[in-house]
Amino acid sequence: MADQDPYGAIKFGEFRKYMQNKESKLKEQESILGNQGESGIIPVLQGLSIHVNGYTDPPQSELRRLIVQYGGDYQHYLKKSKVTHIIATTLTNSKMEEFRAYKVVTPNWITDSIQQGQLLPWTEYRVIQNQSAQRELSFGPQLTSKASSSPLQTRQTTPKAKPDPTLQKAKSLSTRTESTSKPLLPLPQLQQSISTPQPYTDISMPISPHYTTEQEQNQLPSGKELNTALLANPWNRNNSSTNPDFIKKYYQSSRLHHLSSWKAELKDIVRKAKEQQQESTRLRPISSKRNDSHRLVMHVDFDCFFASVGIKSRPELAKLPVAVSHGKGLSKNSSSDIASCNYVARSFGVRNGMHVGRAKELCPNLQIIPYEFEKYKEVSEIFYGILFQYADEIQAVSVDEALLEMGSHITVAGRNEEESLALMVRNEIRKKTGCEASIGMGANILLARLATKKAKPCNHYYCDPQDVAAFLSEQKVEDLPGVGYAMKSKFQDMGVTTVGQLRQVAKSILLSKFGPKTGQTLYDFSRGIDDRRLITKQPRQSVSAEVNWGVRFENNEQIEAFLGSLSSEISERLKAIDRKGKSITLKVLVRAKHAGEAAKHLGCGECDSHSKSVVLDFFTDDADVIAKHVKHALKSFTFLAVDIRGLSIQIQKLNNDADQNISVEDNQQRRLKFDSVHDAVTHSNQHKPESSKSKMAIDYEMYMELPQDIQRELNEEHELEFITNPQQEDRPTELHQKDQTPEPAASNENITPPPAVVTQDPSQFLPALPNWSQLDPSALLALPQNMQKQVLEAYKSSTSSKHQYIDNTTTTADTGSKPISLKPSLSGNTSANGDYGKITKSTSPRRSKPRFSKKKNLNGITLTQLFPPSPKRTTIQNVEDDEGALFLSGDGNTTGAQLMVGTTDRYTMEGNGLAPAIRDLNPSDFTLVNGTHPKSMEIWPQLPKDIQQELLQTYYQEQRQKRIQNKTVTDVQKRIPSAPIQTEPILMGKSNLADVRTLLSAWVHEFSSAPDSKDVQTVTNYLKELVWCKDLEKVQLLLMHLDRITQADSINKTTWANSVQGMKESVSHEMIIVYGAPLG
DNA sequence: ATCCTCCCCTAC
DNA sequence: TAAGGTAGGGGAGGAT
Ligand SMILES: Nc1ccn([C@H]2C[C@H](O)[C@@H](COP(=O)(O)OP(=O)(O)OP(=O)(O)O)O2)c(=O)n1
Ligand SMILES: [Mg+2]
Repeated sequence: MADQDPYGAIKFGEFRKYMQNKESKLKEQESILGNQGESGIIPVLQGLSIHVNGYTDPPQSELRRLIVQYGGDYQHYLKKSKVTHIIATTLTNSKMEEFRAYKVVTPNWITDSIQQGQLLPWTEYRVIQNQSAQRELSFGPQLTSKASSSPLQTRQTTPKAKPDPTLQKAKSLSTRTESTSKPLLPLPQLQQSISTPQPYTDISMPISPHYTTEQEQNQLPSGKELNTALLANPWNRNNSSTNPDFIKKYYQSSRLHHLSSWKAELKDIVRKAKEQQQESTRLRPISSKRNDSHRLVMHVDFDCFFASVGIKSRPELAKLPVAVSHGKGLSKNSSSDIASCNYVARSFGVRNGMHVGRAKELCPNLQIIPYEFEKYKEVSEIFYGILFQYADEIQAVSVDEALLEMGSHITVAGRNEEESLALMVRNEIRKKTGCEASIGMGANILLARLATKKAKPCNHYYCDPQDVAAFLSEQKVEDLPGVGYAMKSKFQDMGVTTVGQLRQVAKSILLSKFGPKTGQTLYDFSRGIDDRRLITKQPRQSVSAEVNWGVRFENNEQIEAFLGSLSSEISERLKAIDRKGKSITLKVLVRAKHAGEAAKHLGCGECDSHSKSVVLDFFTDDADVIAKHVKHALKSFTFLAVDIRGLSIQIQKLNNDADQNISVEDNQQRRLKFDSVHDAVTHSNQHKPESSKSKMAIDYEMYMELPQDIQRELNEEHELEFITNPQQEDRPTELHQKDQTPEPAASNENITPPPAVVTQDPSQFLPALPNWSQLDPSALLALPQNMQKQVLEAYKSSTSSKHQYIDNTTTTADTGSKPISLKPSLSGNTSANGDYGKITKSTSPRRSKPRFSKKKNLNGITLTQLFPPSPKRTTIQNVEDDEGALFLSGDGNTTGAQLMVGTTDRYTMEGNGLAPAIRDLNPSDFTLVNGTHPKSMEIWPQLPKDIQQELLQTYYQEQRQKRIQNKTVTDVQKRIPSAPIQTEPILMGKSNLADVRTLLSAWVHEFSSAPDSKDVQTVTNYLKELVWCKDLEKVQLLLMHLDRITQADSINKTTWANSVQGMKESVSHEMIIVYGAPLG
């Protein structure tokens, strides 16, 4: 259209399509639900558009049913422009912030209205901040007093990952944001009208009634104004991304960058040392494999590392409060970060990561000392030198911190050997570095880390296995490693403060609230269980470079230039470690709509994060290649240049040595087959001096479809210019529909196409291809079919079939630049997070949605009408296929089968009251699905979407099962000849620890009154097998697990204790047979 | 179920 | 002024 923002247009179109698809899909489900309702109801909710957030008392699914039934519009997603009301039971601060502009009401508003047959005033049901959120308001003062009274607990405010309490307070009290509480720039509406159109001016806001009465949100800050003002200051300009030397200078001064690169180096050193050591000890049997009974993990960590090193050369400061920072704190409101402060300063409430200004408020006498990066590195080298002498294994955690396996140092238990060992290490560190380190020890990483916290400062602590329970119970949840700000908030919502309380939370709740892995980890941690080994040799999986400070652009050229520099930077980093990658990701931080100038000087402030990745067909470390792809990725976004606050590039899917070989071979093979083409291309360019590559415009999608060696050739021989087919970028005519995310109008600040926009003309592409005559037919034939087609089409397009070519790119582009990248903007997620004022927000855009069991997805649709079921299987067979068929043990005992029927029914009915009979509608029962791709079925196009989906899933599931079956069959076949290889014992098809645990939990839960003796026998046999396989650790862990889960309240403790005891005795007996010693 | 992408989170 | 980087675990939701 008239504007020059085709990129915006395409994005817009996709956005709409995406949401529309989504909506129609979900709406189908609704009409189903709605039709189920009786007639004669009063549509009290007519005209309302309601979104349900989080956990509600009548559960989400029930509310949804009611809303639809009573004429309301249920919104699965929080779509700003549409939603009129949000249902929620509680509101934490972050949600409060996010929902600022909506009517947030309790579920009772719905139920009461329905009951009374009329819509009641929503204001009566307004959700106000909950208690826990209120409490947080007083966090600041508390922090101060608490910290001063108990220095050992200082970790309770972990350095980073905490929002500035004061900031948080301001937000929740007055719904003011960073911008409004610190208005740097006056923003008269006058200027807005003069300046370019405001794409972010919010059209949706007025539609949704305000949560509060204030007007502020109508005057959103303008990115351009903010930026212009900031960059008008030459000081700022010189220190921002507009300066070409910026990146280098920035990284030189960034403590976090130093920290990260040091860590990478250390991990590398440790890895290499280990490799060498393994080399030299190859002949010796490796004994220290997995003997957890004597495991001793030591966690060593310098006290206030940067500060200690700095104080060493400034002894006069030792007794004063000291902090390391760039800012000298001259200006009284310095937003400079404190990297590290000594314990004197901490007694005032000062913390690592805090801004100097705030710290000075707490401690006016705070002494600021500068960074001395070289010194930190020197001390660190000495430190690791010491560790290498003691440790069986080392995991580098940081410059000043490491985890060690020290089991070999302990000969006899109970002789305090741990303490003297720690003392020895600490003394040596003190002597050789002049700094204090603290040490924590325990039987696993978790306990060691917790012990360090308890030990600090300047001490050590051994968490004796006997004391674990008591020691753990008193810990605060946020002291658990991995629990940071976000999880702490979640716990706060749940009313969980201590690890002891956490232990009382049912595992099912943890799993559903935190996900399978995290839930299990939390469950284990609260019991002192931590199976993780030290990570000592894991190779690097990604390399990235990011800058989220000082990023202020005026136009697109600056962005592209900056991405160029960043690409070079990352290319150098890749080369330095001699690795290449094939996945490139661009991440862009964009100023949140309502955010003004960042709290931190030149910081990114509150941002939305957007990323886009591309997977290449080849490995690369080439700066130009990387730059081209990230620049292209950038164009798939539509941000204003002035709103960009951070940029980063990540390279993933790195080659390891094996890959490199494979890929080289792979390439060579292909190259051989493609020799003639290759030669032709290279040859034709040989006349030209290397330096002046010919320019070539090429459609990006087209390029991506080319074989990898051709891509490489093109990159090496030409200066590529990616273009995009303008036809596919056309702005949809529905543009003016107002409920869409506002699009940037054309303006200088827009990410506009590259200066040289080349219209789609295949002839422009042709010069890159060899002449027809040079194309070796055998080479062409050697290519996979789809590539053949592409090559041929590339040639064809020069003459007749331009059409085809365009069509082709259009479709690939459609799927290639998916609307996924838009999610952040449409979810409208915006909230503060992280530490003192930084932040890329993160109110999770993904609310917990109803999780449908597979069967539930059928939602009452009568599949039978479409497909008469094949001869029905027996119930038991049917059930056998189910995941839940835990204890249908090999001998086919009936108790197991009974149990399973029950379980399945419940599973099926979960939450939606579907009749058990629906089990029989499991699509896998329909022969039509068997082996046939659903899409190849004639009836396919006529099926409702969710049925299609269902069939697809079933199909893929079947395929997978076949694959697995084939595999096991062949595996077995292979294995049989090679006789006596011990296979891993399996319990109901599961072998890994977590799975078996889950099985056991399900078992115990299912038979809470008493176990079936056959099941006990099955489990016992399994444990015995483990004993034979020398997997004693697993035996131990599983028995502990059984101990734990049979002590739950819902369990009949007597019968179960007996059974478990019996199992233990059997295992012990087996131990004596196998090893001559009983269970420890 | 498993894989992939786009996040979020955590730690130093 | 100020230098809010980064690797890796993991979850949600979609595609296959
Ligand atoms: N937000 C943070 C946290 C840490 N660091 C740097 C400075 C620290 O000295 C070093 C080590 O981090 P620690 O978490 O170990 O903190 P300290 O060593 O300073 O204190 P302590 O370990 O005694 O709690 O990392 C930083 O720059 N910024
Ligand atoms: Mg430390």
